[in-house]
Amino acid sequence: MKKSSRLSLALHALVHLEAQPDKHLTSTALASCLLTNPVVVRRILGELREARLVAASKGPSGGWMLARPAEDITVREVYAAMGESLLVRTQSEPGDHGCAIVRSVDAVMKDVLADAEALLAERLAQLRISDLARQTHGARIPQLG
Amino acid sequence: MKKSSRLSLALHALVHLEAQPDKHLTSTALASCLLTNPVVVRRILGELREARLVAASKGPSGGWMLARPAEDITVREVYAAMGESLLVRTQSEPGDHGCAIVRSVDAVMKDVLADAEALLAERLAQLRISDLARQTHGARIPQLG
DNA sequence: TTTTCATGTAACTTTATCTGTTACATATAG
DNA sequence: CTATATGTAACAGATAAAGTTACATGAAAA
Repeated sequence: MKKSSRLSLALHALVHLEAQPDKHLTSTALASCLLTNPVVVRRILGELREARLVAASKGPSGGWMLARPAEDITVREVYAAMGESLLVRTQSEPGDHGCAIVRSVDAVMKDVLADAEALLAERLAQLRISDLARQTHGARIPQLG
Repeated sequence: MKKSSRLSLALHALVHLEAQPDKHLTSTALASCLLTNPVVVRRILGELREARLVAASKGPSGGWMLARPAEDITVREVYAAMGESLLVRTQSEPGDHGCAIVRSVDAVMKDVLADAEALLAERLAQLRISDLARQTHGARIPQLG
């Protein structure tokens, strides 16, 4: 894991959950699929849980499940739930704003990036977890131990 | 300075250069405008110099100038010159690609982000340094010492 | 030609952010 | 009760960006 691949991890986890709709998958099991740590899985799926995209249950035979059918979960929702921007923030520090040029550059770029993000969101709204899962068909989906 | 605000710094510097078309501005003078370090200015403007957007001259009365009129420099060119992506890379590590799900998620997201980036670039091509400068009119442009 | 002042870079330090890890509280099925 | 899962806090390590220092190089100006 290197870059900010949180969104990628989240999508990956969701597709794994989709692949086994009736099972609860534990953070540990998912972590071994995602080649990361159970705590990292909990952190990421925790955000998705707050957005009601997945549900967690504790105790023996507990774990994670999709809270809704994969057809009803768009990548846009996942993206929003992560509270992450796919667009780099170009804003300067608050302290720099004494300069009028900084303010106008920031303002213009903020507008442009807001537009771009809206377009991107629109595009992501067309993509569903089930689409990602379908994309994997033909390729083998590794079963969990 | 905190975030990856290199593009913001570059645009800010270019607008300062536009504001004083006949003067050479030194890295030190620009650094005090941008509230950063002369070396950082040289690093950033150095990339713009390679893209022929600005020119540098050494020695006394040397410094930086726009290589072309501000009307002929688009933000897209600046963006390209910085070799920076405004879009976050969602790709996983090469090692993770043993899993078919990772590969398909990455592939789909790569396509979506490439489309989004193309749209963004198109939009940035409409924006010129002179537009950013005009945006600052009415607000005072601080003169350099 | 010599001095002065600017860029051009390399190398290192500092800082911010993200991930990995450990530890433990909490809850729940059996 | 006990085993096993999530939920979090707290801290360590890795990475990348920015800040800093130092100095070589080159060009204008005296």
